[in-house]
Amino acid sequence: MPQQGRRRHVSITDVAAEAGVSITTVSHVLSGQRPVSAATTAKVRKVIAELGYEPNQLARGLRLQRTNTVALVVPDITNPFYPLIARGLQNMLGPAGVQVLVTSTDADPSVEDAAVQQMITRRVDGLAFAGYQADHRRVAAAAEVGIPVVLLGGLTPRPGIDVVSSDDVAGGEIAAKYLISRGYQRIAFITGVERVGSPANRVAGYRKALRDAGRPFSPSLVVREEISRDGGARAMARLLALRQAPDAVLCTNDVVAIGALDGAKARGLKVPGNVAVMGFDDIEFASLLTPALTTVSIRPLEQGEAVGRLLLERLDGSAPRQAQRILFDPAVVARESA
Amino acid sequence: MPQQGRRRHVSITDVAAEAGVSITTVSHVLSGQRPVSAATTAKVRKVIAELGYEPNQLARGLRLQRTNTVALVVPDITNPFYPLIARGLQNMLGPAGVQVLVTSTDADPSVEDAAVQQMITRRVDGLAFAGYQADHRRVAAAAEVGIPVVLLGGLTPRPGIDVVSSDDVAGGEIAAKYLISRGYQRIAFITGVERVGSPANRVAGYRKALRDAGRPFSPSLVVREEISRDGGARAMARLLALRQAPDAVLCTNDVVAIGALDGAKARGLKVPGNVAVMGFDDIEFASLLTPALTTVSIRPLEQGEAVGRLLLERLDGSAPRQAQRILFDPAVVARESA
DNA sequence: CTGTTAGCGCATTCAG
DNA sequence: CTGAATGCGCTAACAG
Repeated sequence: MPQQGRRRHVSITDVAAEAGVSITTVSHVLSGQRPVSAATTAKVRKVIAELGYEPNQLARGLRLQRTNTVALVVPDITNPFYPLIARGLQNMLGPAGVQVLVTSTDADPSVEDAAVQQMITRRVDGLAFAGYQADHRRVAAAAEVGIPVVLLGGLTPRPGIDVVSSDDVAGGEIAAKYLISRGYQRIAFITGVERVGSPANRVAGYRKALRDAGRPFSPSLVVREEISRDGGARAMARLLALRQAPDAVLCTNDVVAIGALDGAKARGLKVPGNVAVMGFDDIEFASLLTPALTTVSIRPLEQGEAVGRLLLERLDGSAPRQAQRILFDPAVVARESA
Repeated sequence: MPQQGRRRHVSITDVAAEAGVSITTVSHVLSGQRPVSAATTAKVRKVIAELGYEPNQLARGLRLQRTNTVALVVPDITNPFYPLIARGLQNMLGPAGVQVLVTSTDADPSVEDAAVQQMITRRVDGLAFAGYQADHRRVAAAAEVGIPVVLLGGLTPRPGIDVVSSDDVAGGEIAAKYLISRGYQRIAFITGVERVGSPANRVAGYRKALRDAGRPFSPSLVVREEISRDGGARAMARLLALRQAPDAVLCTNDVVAIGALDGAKARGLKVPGNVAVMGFDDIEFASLLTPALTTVSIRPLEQGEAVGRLLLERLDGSAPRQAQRILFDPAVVARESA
């Protein structure tokens, strides 16, 4: 009967004692690091099975200086973009036996700091960091202490640190060009408060497209808000209250775009009839909205896999000493909202 | 300049040496477990800061027999239901300094087994397990070895194991009752292949509602498919091919319902005009679909928090020895699709 | 108020 | 082919 279960974990010592061999031998039948006679191997295996021995990865990690664990630090795991990253990561790392420690930070710099610090103390073998903050002393600290770091989303690249991202400047550019080609005249941009990372790069691309098209850039049309559904709604409200309201709104991601849709609906406006709305990310549900969201696809699963690959290379030392930078080409996905 | 960073982690020994005290003293200025003079405290703190010392949680865990880590094993982190669970878990556990190891299993029993086994070897302090498999010997193994386990989603309760779930029988019942009250005659149910857990319980509730209403139960109307968007589409196709097709379809979760919507659309059918569709979970995007999805809300964030609370209680020993079972009342969220 | 020592569980020299 | 001994970094008796 399933007992209270205070049965202690069995250790390698228990196995050795029961099998009448040394712990060294037990260790070696497990690792195959050196030959062990067939007879002892059999006996040891038998005892292991009987006792239900599970090697303690903590002890192993302490000894080997390797935890087979990587950290994934993201703003919000609830944003559908990040579970895909997590999945991609796991796809690459799982087969290698490495597990993923996930933390949401709400993009709060102090929380981000604390999370990264936690991960350092846990001696993770690698760190995938997605954040919006400009100054990541703590991330740098992780890198300095020898933990391979890969930055997700175009944070200002730091020397020696790998980056995986969509090409956000290009993304902002093709998105704006698409809207221009559709005949929209006053194109606004809802972005985050920080002036770095993907959001900033997308704005940069947007400005470039305007410039190339000979359009004026109006600072009042880029509004900075919290990157969330609510933030998108608030930003949209602000834009619609402008004397010269925009006829199209680019949003820094799909979740924000959904908020913008909320905002337009709250004012009784039709999308794209009265205002067009366009997002970034192409989360799975973008196609299911009404109107179906026009957006920019950035292949999150593949990004997650790329992060995993990079981390793996750093772990087994097969990576070039130089930092790598993997950029994914964005593509406009034209649907109904713009 | 940010170096190659092979700088070794500094250990408590380094700090002690540099500060000219014993490691015991360093340990105690950190833990406050015993008084240390103001002078030494100051000196030690200074050295800690200078050297950038970060206590090694691995060593600490080995010594303390506690990792401050819990595992979250779910079918698919990409299903929006689970990130909310993860978030709720973190909400409760983060402040206590415990981190969450997340794994997706695709509901594959062998993957589930491997994941749980991994978690045991990592000596996680707790395990939150959401799966559909009937037989979880491995989960039982975790419990037996003293790891507090909480089952998510009404898997057959096991003696001594906590459960957090929505009340799925009640959920299935109110959903079916709702459809009956709306006048639907032939109500189908798309569920998973396994005959256990939330999906099975929801079907049970559905059958109860039919029985209470004096309706016949038709086995051909419950179709078993993979629980995914594609599975939902396939199941819907099968239902629509029936000689007597249903006029309403209950789906075991919203993702499946979205697939069912896909399936209806593929046949050129209108929802709810030709077939009504109803889901479970009330994922955030349910309200944004067209038609907006009628579904059953089960409060995932709160469930995640409940799991965290339960785990925390087990960790600090404040929990009753008896297993707890927390059921969340489901509620129909009437929208457009049914 | 502080230091010495043992041991958590394991991999790995070094010695047979 | 096998063992004994060491140490990864830390906490907690035990002993001043």
